[in-house]
Amino acid sequence: MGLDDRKLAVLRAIVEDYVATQEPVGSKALVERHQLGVSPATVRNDMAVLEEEGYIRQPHTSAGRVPTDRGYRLFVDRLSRVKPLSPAERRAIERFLVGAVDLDDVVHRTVRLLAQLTRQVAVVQYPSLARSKVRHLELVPISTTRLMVVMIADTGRVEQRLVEMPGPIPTEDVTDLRRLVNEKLVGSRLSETPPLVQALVDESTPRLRPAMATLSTVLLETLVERHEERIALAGQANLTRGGLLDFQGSLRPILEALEEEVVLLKLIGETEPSTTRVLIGDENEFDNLRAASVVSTGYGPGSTIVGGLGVLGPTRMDYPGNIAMVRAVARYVGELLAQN
Amino acid sequence: MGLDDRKLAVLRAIVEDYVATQEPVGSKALVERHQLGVSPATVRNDMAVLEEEGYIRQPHTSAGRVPTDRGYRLFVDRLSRVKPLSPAERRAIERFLVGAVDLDDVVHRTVRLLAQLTRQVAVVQYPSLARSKVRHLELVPISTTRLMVVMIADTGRVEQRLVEMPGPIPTEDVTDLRRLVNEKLVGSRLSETPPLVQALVDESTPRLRPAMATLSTVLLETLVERHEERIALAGQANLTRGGLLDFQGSLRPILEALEEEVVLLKLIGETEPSTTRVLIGDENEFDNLRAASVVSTGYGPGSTIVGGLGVLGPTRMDYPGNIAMVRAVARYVGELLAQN
DNA sequence: CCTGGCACTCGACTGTAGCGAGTGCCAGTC
DNA sequence: GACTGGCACTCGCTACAGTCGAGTGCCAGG
Repeated sequence: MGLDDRKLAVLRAIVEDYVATQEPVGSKALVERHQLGVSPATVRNDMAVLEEEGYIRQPHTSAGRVPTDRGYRLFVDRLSRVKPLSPAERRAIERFLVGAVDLDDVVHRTVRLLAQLTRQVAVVQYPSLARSKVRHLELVPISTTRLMVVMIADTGRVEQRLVEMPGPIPTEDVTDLRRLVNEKLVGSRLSETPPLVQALVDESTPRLRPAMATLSTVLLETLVERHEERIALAGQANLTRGGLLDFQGSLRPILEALEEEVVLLKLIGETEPSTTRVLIGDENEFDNLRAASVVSTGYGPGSTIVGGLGVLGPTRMDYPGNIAMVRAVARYVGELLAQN
Repeated sequence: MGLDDRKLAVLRAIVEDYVATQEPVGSKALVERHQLGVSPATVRNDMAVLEEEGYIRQPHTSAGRVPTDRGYRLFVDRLSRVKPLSPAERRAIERFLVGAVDLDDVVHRTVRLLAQLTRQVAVVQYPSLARSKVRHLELVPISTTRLMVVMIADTGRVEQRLVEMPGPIPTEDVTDLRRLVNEKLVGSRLSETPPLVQALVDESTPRLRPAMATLSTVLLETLVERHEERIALAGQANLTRGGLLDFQGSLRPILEALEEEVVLLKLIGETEPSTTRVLIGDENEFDNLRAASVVSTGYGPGSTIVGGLGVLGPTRMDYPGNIAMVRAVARYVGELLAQN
């Protein structure tokens, strides 16, 4: 598989042209639009090799060539430089963060910004509770037997849940419970709490124990197991860009996938330390998303990562541009979080 | 405009057939499928009248008839009975509410349920803060100059916001502030708070005044003006049902409209006391949604209304069925809220 | 007022033909 | 040995003509 420099240049040119025009690209058009310094016939020979190796394919016998997932992969890995942002884009990113007022606000602005910049579907995961530390736990009596538990995490996330207590709880007990849980849990990572919570129950006075037991169950259940992750989405209308050519005519499977939190989390949540991840076409594990690509990365204050964000679009997308934007946005969001 | 009973029956039959088959319906097919007791020719005459009056139209000269928005309107207002729910649907609604654990949970389950039952896009507005009463306000110190304000409303809604105070605040001050705002505001409707909040500032001791002023600004700003409304959405994949026939081939405008909270709020939020509202085609004010219909209603504990919910789909939708489901779901959600 | 009959319209479908972009291959050239 | 120009070939796309049939409007008669 001798892919010499010119063949790679041809592949790059094919990807770039196809992404730009959305039309299969032929040998003649290629030599006209790129300075390859050879004739169409030569390019055709190169194309034949590229096709044999599975990097491009012909939709029909008499049509031009289109990159395969494998071709995009090679392009992303070896043939493209991350595109520097334009001043306008840079400005847009800077502007979006002024006036962000709390975490919800930051996340919503971020996801809209990302959708607008990349013209793709944008996905932002809220800072993961598992990676957050408890900053404060508040217990608010709602009725004699009901407490509202509010947890504030150091990442700014706030989760609440109603707890039905085994019996009526006097105000002093609430105060005691509040003090105890805060003493024990504040500052610890959510993922490390289970033993701590257990200890809380064990160490409680007999009077508080039943209440503490219920409370601890709910804490573990809600804050560790359930909602846990939360996700914001924007730019779904961008899926209709490019007519019905992308996504082989049906948005259905894509829209379905986007409604599943679990799917989105898998796509953008499982990010290894600070690399930008690119999933092309069927590289991702969901059948519904075989016609889509995902560019994602982690973000967080400083160098830690508390969540993921990214964009989803047709495999025929501007990878260098999108990678640049996803990274830039992640970095800015990280800085913003670090300020709090 | 003499629309005798038979003409109305013909219109009803056209709507029903068209909704079911998605194809223009002709006079012959009509008499075959419905017991109208007259010949196709007669039906044709009736159709001519209906068309003249603007209730139906012909897509092409040689095609059958299709209801117009006006036709659907007449159908909804005078020709249809609300369809009783099937046992399966009833069961689905009942099942969805078991195990709902807090407001977020209720809203999410509701919107998914509604999307699944109606096979349309479902929209649920969180209980409006303007119609909620303050149950508790919590102030949590985040740093020496920062407070997290958490407001819990009687509808279960919890809103929070970070406040940057004018200067460092000692713990005692936080305690005082907390006591003051709670004394003054708990139990009052959010929409009525502005004067109360102002009074709080005026009555503060000089020591607390600057802090209270900042706090009040934020309270008004965040809880009354901004986020205020919140919305959940589900079932967007249902838009692709029925191919590209509905929505004249492009989902674009619809998807765009669905990304605008303001639009959704206008559609389902402005509900008059407990009637079910049906907006057909261009009856709604948004150009993007001229090809869509919306069925919505208010919900709330008992007979009060705290928010709206509804579904959005093609004008060619099963109005009687959707109206029934929207109502049923709203009633169940109301009961659920009343229990808390 | 309803009905059967009839002429008419027009979209959907089919088949044919020509065009042109694009290819693969081959023989010739540097 | 690598590149190139030339050439025959493929095949999707478009235009056009013809047919079919669902559906209509109208009219005369019951």
